[in-house]
Amino acid sequence: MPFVRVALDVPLDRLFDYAVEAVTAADVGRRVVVPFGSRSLVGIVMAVADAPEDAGVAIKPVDAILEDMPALPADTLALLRFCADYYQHPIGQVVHTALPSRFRDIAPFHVAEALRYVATDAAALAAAIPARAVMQHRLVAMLAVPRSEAELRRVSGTAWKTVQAWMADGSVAVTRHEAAPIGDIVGLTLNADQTAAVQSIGSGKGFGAHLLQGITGSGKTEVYLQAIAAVLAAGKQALVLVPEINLTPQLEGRFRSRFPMVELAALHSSVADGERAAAWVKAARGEARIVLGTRLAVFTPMPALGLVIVDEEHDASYKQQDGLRYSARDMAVARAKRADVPVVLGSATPSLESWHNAAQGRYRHDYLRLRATPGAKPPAWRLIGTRHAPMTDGLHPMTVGAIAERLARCEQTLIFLNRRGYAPVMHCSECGWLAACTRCSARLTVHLREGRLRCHHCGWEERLPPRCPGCGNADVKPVGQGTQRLEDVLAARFPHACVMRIDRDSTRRKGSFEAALKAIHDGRVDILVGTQMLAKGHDFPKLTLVVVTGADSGLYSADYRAAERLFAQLAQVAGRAGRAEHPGEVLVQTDFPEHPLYQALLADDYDAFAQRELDERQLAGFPPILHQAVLRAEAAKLEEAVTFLRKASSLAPNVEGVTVWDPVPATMTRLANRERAQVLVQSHSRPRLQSMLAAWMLAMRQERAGKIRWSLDVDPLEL
DNA sequence: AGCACGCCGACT
DNA sequence: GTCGGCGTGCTC
Repeated sequence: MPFVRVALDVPLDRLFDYAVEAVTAADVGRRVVVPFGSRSLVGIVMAVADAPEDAGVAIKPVDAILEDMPALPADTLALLRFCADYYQHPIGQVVHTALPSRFRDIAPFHVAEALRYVATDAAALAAAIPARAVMQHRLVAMLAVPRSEAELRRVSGTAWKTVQAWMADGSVAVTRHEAAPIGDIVGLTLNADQTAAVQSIGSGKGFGAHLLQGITGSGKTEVYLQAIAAVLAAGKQALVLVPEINLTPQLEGRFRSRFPMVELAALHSSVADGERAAAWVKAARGEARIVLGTRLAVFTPMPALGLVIVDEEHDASYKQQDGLRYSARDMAVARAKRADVPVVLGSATPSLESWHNAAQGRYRHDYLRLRATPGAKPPAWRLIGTRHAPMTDGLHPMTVGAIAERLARCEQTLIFLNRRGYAPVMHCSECGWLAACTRCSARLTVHLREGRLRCHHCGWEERLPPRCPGCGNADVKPVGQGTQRLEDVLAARFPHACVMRIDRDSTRRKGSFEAALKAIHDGRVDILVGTQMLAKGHDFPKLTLVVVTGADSGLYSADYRAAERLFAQLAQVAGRAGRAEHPGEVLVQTDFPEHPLYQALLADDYDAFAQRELDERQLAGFPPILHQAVLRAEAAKLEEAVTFLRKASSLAPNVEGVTVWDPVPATMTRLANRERAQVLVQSHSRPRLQSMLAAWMLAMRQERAGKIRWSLDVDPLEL
């Protein structure tokens, strides 16, 4: 009797063998229902075998092999295996995270196959129709190539009935899905940089990684669209990854209108479960020719994959921060390599990892230095030194003046402050008391309007104390500035202006963000105060001034990636200022106007900044010069976590060239009443690090952790 | 991760 | 006498 090796959603890094009556290689990648202990689980067949792996265990039979969805193809299974090995995560859990959640449900799932209709002899059919039957002639013209039912129905109300009649007499035949011709694609005219980029991507025979570096307005999307058009014309599929922001529907719209004849599968968070599963199935069957989605879409089976695109590749949302801590960007590159197709990583401010890869010649560096719209000017940056300046309520007189100018011209201003709430600290000047969260190692943020103190890390809330809980002094004051306070300050300063605040607090209600965007578009808002929510994507035609304040904390942060993130954020928010007809201006209020980061922004020179950062990381020994992994542990008391990590470290194999550091408390030691510590492992050699981690995790899984929760993070974004 | 099995405290 | 607390161990 044959056996199947099944991946199950359990935290055990192995497969489970089951007996089955009859099985073929075609069942690999299929869903199966199997008994597991006392329960019944859905698993994925990873392999078929003649004998069980372990002769010593009693093998149970499979309950059912489900044939409701396309089996996961071999290349997808191989990618998942690679992912499991790379991130040291149990294979069963990797397989199950990669599937649309709908497939974890035992209930069968069915997606009708896309049927196409085509005339057996279009000329003969046309000849048989009276000349005055205009609709019928139009229908026959369409039927020269295979068409979907939906397309045909669009011709007229009776079109479908006509087609059915023709099918009955054999004039029209039904076929299974076939790659339909993509039709005439009219793209925009490309400038020299864009043309070079499209050619560079297209000329790549087989795998090639391209770092497409171009500022906002340089026309990256148009490069994507034309590279995709070439891939579609060759009958292949394109995979497009986007960050997890609510901008995806806009981009989706642009793709759909450019390729109206092509089926596009959208796989992002605003797509419901069932729809998501259906999109997945269509991609796996090759019916959907473009897959556009967030992180998880990188695992979508695509039999005719021809191109992979990762938009805004530097975006942190590509790295999953719990469970399987994978980087979709890195998996995209790995996938493209395995499929032997080009991959494009696009960004105005590439991650230092990708930039370094390009500098080393592993990626091809394609620059878009020209503006896609002729005549459009980049925003003008101005640094405003605040150190000895006569500031009022956190605003420099020049800033106030610049805002007043915009108000006089009926233009909009955006004030960017990446700190929500009224003030970040509540302080007693008498005894020095600070409002702290009892569950986290963090200060409580003042939310004055609601009269509450809130922890932005764990969600804890309490009433704003009328007097100091330490000494009873009534003079407790909010210190520092958040978006709420800035909103108040501006409203007082410009009483006739409409000031609107946009952050997670002001847009909590469903649809309120969209409503706010509309108000801005309609010109009903003069001054916008907002966090990074406003930094991405949205175009506001009347916005000509961006003011940045409170950004200095990113300059001298303990987190070595803070500067990289700050640069990206500021470059992004600056992109909101100005359109073709109104050149934009960006004012940065800073104590350190001479800082190289600001100077690089001013000079529009990301490469200078990246090179400098890279040199620093070389000196300090940080990624991407070397590679890291972090073992994190959390327990009720810090000491328990540290003790556990000490024991874990003792299990770590001694591998030449791999350093295991001592356990240290995490940056946020206490979070939601749990105390956390970590062990950093690093090496200049990725293979050595990999083999060390594999041996280490094998040893770790023999031990039992007790009440300690632990996880391994390979290529961590934050320490 | 579930879930069962197992061995000690306050209840109808 | 038993309901149930969660420690320990197993899952093809």
